[in-house]
Order: sequence, then structure tokens, then C-alpha cells
Amino acid sequence: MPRAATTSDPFNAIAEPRRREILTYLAIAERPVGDIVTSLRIDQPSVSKHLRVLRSVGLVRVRCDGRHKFYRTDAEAIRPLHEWTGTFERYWQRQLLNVKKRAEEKASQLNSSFDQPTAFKEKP
Amino acid sequence: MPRAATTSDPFNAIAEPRRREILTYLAIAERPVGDIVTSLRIDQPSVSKHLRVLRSVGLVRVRCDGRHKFYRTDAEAIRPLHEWTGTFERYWQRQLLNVKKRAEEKASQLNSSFDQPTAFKEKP
DNA sequence: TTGACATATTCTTATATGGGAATGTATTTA
DNA sequence: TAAATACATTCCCATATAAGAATATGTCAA
Repeated sequence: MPRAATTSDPFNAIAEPRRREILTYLAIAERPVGDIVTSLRIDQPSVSKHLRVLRSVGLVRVRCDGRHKFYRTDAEAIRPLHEWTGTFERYWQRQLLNVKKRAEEKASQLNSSFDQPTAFKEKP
Repeated sequence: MPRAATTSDPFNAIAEPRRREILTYLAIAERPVGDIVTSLRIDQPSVSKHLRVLRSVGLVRVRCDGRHKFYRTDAEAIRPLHEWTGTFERYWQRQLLNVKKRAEEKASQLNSSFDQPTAFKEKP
């Protein structure tokens, strides 16, 4: 069985690099489809298809005006993703602390195992 | 052309729900494969395959000990994902402010367009 | 050495894409 | 109304999975 549809899972929707580019591009301001096509250099049908996916998971919104459709990133829809990745923050902070601690232990070990001159070795 | 390989892109790797579960499970402490199988109720070959994907993008690490292999989440590898989603934070904060502002405007409009009694309408 | 245990890999299969080309659908303008 | 503009959709196809079943590999225990 393949993966859950991109059209129902935001995590899956942002798995596609082009879609991430589009989201970044549309975060600053709303844009018509044509702007995305020329700015990001993606074929128009591809852009439309990506936008369809992004819209189906609520990552972008549309505003219609005549024959133009203005898309913009719905930043709030990205928040849950940010929060999920954020649940690991305490763990990477702990990891960093451990690395630092080990480095310091190693450093002090070196300092004590050599004689005084070692302290001056680094400045020739 | 399909998407970039799950084995090279962390965003793609976490697009699979089972793998997110595994990452969460392995964030707290290292575990042998069998623990994942029983705790998350996923077939052993599937677990091995998911772990292979996660390992190939550096999201988990292994420690071998006899016939056991202990896996753990490398939280630091999740950090870039957290940072990418975090680039949208300023935008969703702005969105929230706008929503709030509009709500307040609407509220004050209501207050001024109705007469005093309106303020007591809500407590019968 | 022979099993028993813990994981990994291979093979098959059903399915979900993503791109390219062509076509469809509104909407505006001449 | 006809042509042009802006997007969306459809069809085809090569490819990347993910699950399931069977099998392989590696390690410890009797």
C-alpha cells in the first residue's frame, strides 16, 4: 500500500519540494497563478496541480477576482507541523548539553594528563 | 515523475504517519526493534523498513548489542524541519492579530449601532 | 553444532504520485 | 461575437512507495 494521500495529510503535502517553495513564495503576499509560474519557473499546469493539493489540506487560500485567482499561504495551517517538530526540542537541547559536557570532560582530561607547558602549546 | 526519494529527504521521510509514530516513540529512550513492533503494533519487516528509511536520512541512530539493535531518535535531525516551519511564525502571528482586530471592530460596531439594552441581552 | 531468537532483505503487488502534452472553462477585450 | 488571457483538468506514463509473505543473516544458548 502506498502512502496516505497528499490531499489529506499536510505532512505529506509539504513533502514535495516545489510545494514548499510555493508556500514560501505565497507567505509574504497573495499572488496570481501566473506570478508563481514565472517566479518559480514551474509549468502552469504543475502549479495548478500543486495549488490544488495545497488547498485541499488548507495550506493555501484563494481569492477570485475576474479571471485571476490570488493564492496565499495560510500560515496558521503550518502551525501544527511546527508544533509537532517542536515536541522534540527538549530532546535536541538535551543532546546538545551532553555533547558539550563530554567535550568539556575531554578537555579537562587532556589538561590534567599533560604538564603545564601544554597550556602554552597553542600560542606559538 | 514521482517525488524525491524518502531516503534522501527528511520532509518526505516524516510524511509517513507510522514513521512519525516511531520517531515519537524513540525520542524518549532507545529501544530494540521488537519493542517497536509490540508497542506500536506494526509488523516486524515493516518496522525494519521504516527504520531503514529513517536511518538513511539521519532521523534515527542505532547501537548494536549482540543480536539486539537499539534505535533512538536523533532529535537534532528534526531541528531543520522545525526551523523551516518556524519561518512562517511571523505570518500566522500577523493573521491572528488581524482576526482579533476585525473581531474587535465588529464588536464595537455592534455596540454603537444598538441601544444600551443590547449590553444586557445576553443575561436573561 | 543445533536450535531459538532478533532483525534485515527480497519479491510481489496495488496504488499514489508528478511531469508533459493537450484540452477545457471562464472572463475580459476588441 | 471572436480572439485573447488566466487557470484548471484530463490522459498517459515512468517511478516510488508500503504492506505482506517468504527468506536470509547474525547471534546467543543448550
